[in-house]
Amino acid sequence: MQPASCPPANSTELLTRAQQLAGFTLGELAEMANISIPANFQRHKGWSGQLIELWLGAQAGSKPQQDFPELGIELKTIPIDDFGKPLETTYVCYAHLTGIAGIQWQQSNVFNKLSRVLWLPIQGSRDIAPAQRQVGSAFIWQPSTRQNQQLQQDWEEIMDKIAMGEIEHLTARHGEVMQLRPKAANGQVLTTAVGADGQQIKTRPRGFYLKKNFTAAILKQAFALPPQSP
DNA sequence: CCTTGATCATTT
DNA sequence: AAATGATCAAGG
Repeated sequence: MQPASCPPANSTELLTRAQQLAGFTLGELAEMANISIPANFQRHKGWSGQLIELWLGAQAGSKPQQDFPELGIELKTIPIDDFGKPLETTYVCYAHLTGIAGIQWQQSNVFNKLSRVLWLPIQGSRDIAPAQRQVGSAFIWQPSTRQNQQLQQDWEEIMDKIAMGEIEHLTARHGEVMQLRPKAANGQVLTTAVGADGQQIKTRPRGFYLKKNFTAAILKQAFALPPQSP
């Protein structure tokens, strides 16, 4: 068993590849891929995601698009506890803070990224060493009508405040299922945004994140037992 | 600096 | 304990 050498041809192949990783530990997958394993993630926060990208044949990179553009599918690993509940929020994409007037939800990066997602749960409790963390069962998700509405509502509220020059009043407390939070290498990084009087200001870069309540519902739905036949 | 991969660490 | 705000690494 070894990492994929090319991108999957279709979504079925992608899902099959992902599901074949179930039950392996990150340490086993790293060893088979000839990659060194960090003792912790303090300085390797994106390690799991990049390891899985390698295994699934994602054309690695930091391009602002889906991981599998031909399939229209985004890959997200998600750390879960012993009860299958998410341990962290889920990063969606970078948030542009200027030139956003007139952008519609259906044309947004968030909508595009979340239109189809391959979720891969991975044990994430800090008392389990990275090498020992087990990969769970992957599944492909598309937002339901209601989930799309929840996302759209949060997105529109947040984007409206950004456009109105209220970025400095926007906190992670805004949004029911999705929030805006800092996203940068450190607090010294600054980008341009719109100020209260429409002038240009400098502020910390931000990104969109899915809150745990939202991803917990996705996981619950995916792993709910189907109705039993009598 | 922008954007990806996220988790860490401090505050509530 | 949970949530918010801050941070680490790498490619472009």
